[in-house]
Amino acid sequence: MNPGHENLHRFMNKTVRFTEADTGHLMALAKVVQLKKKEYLFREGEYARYVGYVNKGCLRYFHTDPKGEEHIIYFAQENWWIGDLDSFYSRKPTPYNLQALEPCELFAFSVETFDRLRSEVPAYEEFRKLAHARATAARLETMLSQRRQTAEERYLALLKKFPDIFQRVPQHYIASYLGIKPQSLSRIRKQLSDGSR
Amino acid sequence: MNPGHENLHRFMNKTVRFTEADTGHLMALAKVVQLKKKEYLFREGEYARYVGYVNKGCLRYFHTDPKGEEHIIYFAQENWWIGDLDSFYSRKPTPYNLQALEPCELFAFSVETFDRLRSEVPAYEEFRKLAHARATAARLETMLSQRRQTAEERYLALLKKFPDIFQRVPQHYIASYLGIKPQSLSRIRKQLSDGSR
DNA sequence: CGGTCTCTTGACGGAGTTCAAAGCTAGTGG
DNA sequence: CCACTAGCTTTGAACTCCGTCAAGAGACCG
Repeated sequence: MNPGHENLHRFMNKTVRFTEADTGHLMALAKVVQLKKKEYLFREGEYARYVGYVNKGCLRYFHTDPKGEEHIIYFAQENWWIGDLDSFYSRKPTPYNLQALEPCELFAFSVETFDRLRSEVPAYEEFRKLAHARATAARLETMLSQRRQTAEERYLALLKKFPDIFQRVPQHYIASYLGIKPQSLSRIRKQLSDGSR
Repeated sequence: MNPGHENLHRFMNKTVRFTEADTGHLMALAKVVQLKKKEYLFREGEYARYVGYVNKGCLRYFHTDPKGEEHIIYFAQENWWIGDLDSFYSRKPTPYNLQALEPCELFAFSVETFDRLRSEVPAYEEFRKLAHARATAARLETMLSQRRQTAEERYLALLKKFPDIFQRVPQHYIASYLGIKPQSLSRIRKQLSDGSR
């Protein structure tokens, strides 16, 4: 297997029993997509025609509100599954944007290939079920952390969980992800560095 | 069909093509659960053994944070599906509580019956896929509304979307759902009634 | 090298919290 | 059926966190 396939295989195997043949099937149906920096897999108003696995690179998933403010929901890195399932399955326009922050390589799947996978690779259906449940749980967890933690606590938690994000992503995007303004993040960082000195 | 079955049938048919026989299958596997006011379907730390459809009554789904504060994530009413899928499928303890606010009647399903449904009622698998996608989208929507709207805007939106909730649920629970303290909700209400007079 | 995008810093303001107390309501048991 | 209590709601005052407006410094790219 080439390195990309191997990553995917290892990743799938963490959740369900997945044979190399299963991974072969999956990759046979995948469309390999290269995104340049700042390119979009989809933008709000479009149909999210693909769901994808991130083999290389880093992206942001975000929404633009009526006042024109961007809200970053998550950063996707290697070994993440990305997309808007609601738009994908229901074939309705997505309100979200998925943009590359670096050159990216994705393995993309259309609804049609997804449905073929269901019959051809039963383990995949099982994976999907578990992955969806986990995704919903993760989204809930994020929502709750916004309620009960201060911005500083959320910043420190992010620093702990994804330390590499800070090397890959400009600071004002981090602020947007944390749900605060860039100025506030700057102040929080200053206060933390003052305090530790 | 009895009235409960008919509600369920109508509800399923809104999302996917669902025959009366399908509904029959579903109900044959359901366990009818009655909850008294203040009783729990599950509490944090337990395994969420059931997923359920609310036939009658009203419940709250909430989390208790390390500081002992309760955060209500949603109120479930008639025709809602409820449960913690992550705990349910992955058989790990749930961090959430599901409590009846009134006497309730649920149609409950265990993981085992769920897996039987998959082979016996293909339309159900399709429903589940779509329902999960919508649930995730709804959770995201809630999270974003917390970021970009003030508490007053969220209050007014709730009033518009679920006017009956205010008759069924004490005000401090509404506050918890909105992500604010009861005092703040009281003040918001006062200001709105002063302004409109 | 110039322009745009990003980060920092300061002063002020507003939304919501905290602490505290008092009034109200509904459920319970005698 | 009334009295009592526990829980719910309201109100006030002080405070905190973060947003807004504004300006300047630094970094990156063509």
